[in-house]
Amino acid sequence: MAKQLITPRALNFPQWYQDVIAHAPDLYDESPVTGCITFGPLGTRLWQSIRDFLDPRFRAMGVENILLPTLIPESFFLREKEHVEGFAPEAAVVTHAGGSKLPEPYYVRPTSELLFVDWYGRSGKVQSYRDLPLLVNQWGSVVRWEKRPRAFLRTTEFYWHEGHCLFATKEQCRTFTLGILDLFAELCEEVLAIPVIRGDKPSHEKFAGADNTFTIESMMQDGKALQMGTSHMLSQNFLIDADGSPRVSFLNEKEERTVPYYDSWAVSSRLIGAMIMTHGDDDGIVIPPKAAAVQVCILPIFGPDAAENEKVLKAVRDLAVSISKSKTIYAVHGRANGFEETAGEITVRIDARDARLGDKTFHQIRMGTPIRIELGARDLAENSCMIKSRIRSRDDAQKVSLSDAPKAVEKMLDEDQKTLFARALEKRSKNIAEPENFADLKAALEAGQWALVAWDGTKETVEKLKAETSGGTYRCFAFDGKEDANGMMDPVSGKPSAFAKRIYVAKAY
RNA sequence: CGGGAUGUAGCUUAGUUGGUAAAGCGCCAGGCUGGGGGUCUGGAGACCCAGGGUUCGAGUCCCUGCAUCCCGACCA
Repeated sequence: MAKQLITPRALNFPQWYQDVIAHAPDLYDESPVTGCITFGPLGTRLWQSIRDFLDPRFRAMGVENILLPTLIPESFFLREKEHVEGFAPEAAVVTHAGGSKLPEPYYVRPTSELLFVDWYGRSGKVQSYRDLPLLVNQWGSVVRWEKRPRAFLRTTEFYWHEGHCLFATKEQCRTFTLGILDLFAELCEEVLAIPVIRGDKPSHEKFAGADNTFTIESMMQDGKALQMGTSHMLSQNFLIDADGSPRVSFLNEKEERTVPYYDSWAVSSRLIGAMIMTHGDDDGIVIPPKAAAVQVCILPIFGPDAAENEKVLKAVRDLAVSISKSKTIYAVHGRANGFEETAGEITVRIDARDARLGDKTFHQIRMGTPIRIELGARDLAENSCMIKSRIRSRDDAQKVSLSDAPKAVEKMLDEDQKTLFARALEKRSKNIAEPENFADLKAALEAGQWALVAWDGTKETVEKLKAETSGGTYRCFAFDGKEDANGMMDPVSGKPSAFAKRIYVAKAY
């Protein structure tokens, strides 16, 4: 019985990640396009969970969704020097269409600032201070020809949303941009169970064209950092032509022609990779209950007696209905048939396939389903079922009466969500060093830790750090960081700190 | 884009000094089978990444390309 094994995390983390995603049924497949993956039913639902959390909250903040073209005229792109330098090297360009060469090439959007700005200027959307703020967002995908793709973490085409908003004042812009970052943090911490550090990106790590980039950063299980989301203060960049004339402007209360302030913000399907790298174990992926597409999978145990099996299946369906609080059960015909599902407050799936329990169990483990419930004829005779958690030892199985099951499930989901967050937080807090010299800093990064250090703010130091620690980078100044760096020495250069706060250093994805 | 590795059935792999391919898992049919991937019997399934070349003959040797993975550079 040659089992398909997953390389243990401790042995080789990148290989573990590869194995885990490869063995997760329905998660993804490779595609015929370089660097692109196909999101399977599971991967797609995970992205959908993220959308389902964010979209209504965007709306509650007053943001409207719009949809812009996938293609951007090259001339648009060339207007912004800093922007084009940042994105042109990784842009895909369409030169032919309709059977002939295009008079002007189109860039496949790597990000849509230029189209948003064009849109703002059309039909007199922004003429008065009364027209502001203008809050819009787009759900879609973008293409960036990255040199080194990794499934979910950095794919050539990836799914995201991009919010692009205009404000009358810089202060309003800043407040909103930070508010969005808080929403992203809430998504990560409350739904994905991933603790984040909110902060400012150092200037050399900013978005190409931003005045400030705010970030949320997380620590993966191997100690590497991953940027989970960003919001940018673009200020008046993109809104003023090279010749100084505004592309978008309005009359303020004092009848002065004024250029608004602009921000943009995004999280992407990379978060799926983040979730896997944060919570996965050596058995496969682990999905936090609130992010899971299916919280509970019920596994009927069938025996040789067909009539008995019918009774079991009926009990299983009743249980699914009572747990999910939704009466509709429908068959799922995706990659494999034989599944039924009910969607309510809790999504419950039934694995009614004619397969052995062990197979079904393993299937759910590899999919990271938070809870499994086993129910066979013997349980039915006792009016009970067995409830098992993906993240608890198998000895922790709970035998619960069918009527108590919905409550027990709810409790377990809630506890497991908290446990996953607590584990990740503990991992992070144990692994942030505060080295005072370069040797200790190197040792910390080598050991898979982050370091909180003073920084002299120079480019030379950035390069030295990177070169001598095989890839250490300056991640961010945490918003809640103490202002204790004045007078401290930069451990890399030995020069005094240029900032009031220390900065996080880590190797990153 | 540089360095390294790999590319044989759906998956993981075996293919000896070149002679048109093997196994386990999975899949299908049927038994026995209840709690982390059980077991027995029978069966379907690959022209060996692509394109050239050497050869009477290539999965096996040579060249080129492509893809994937690892390391690095790049990366909102």
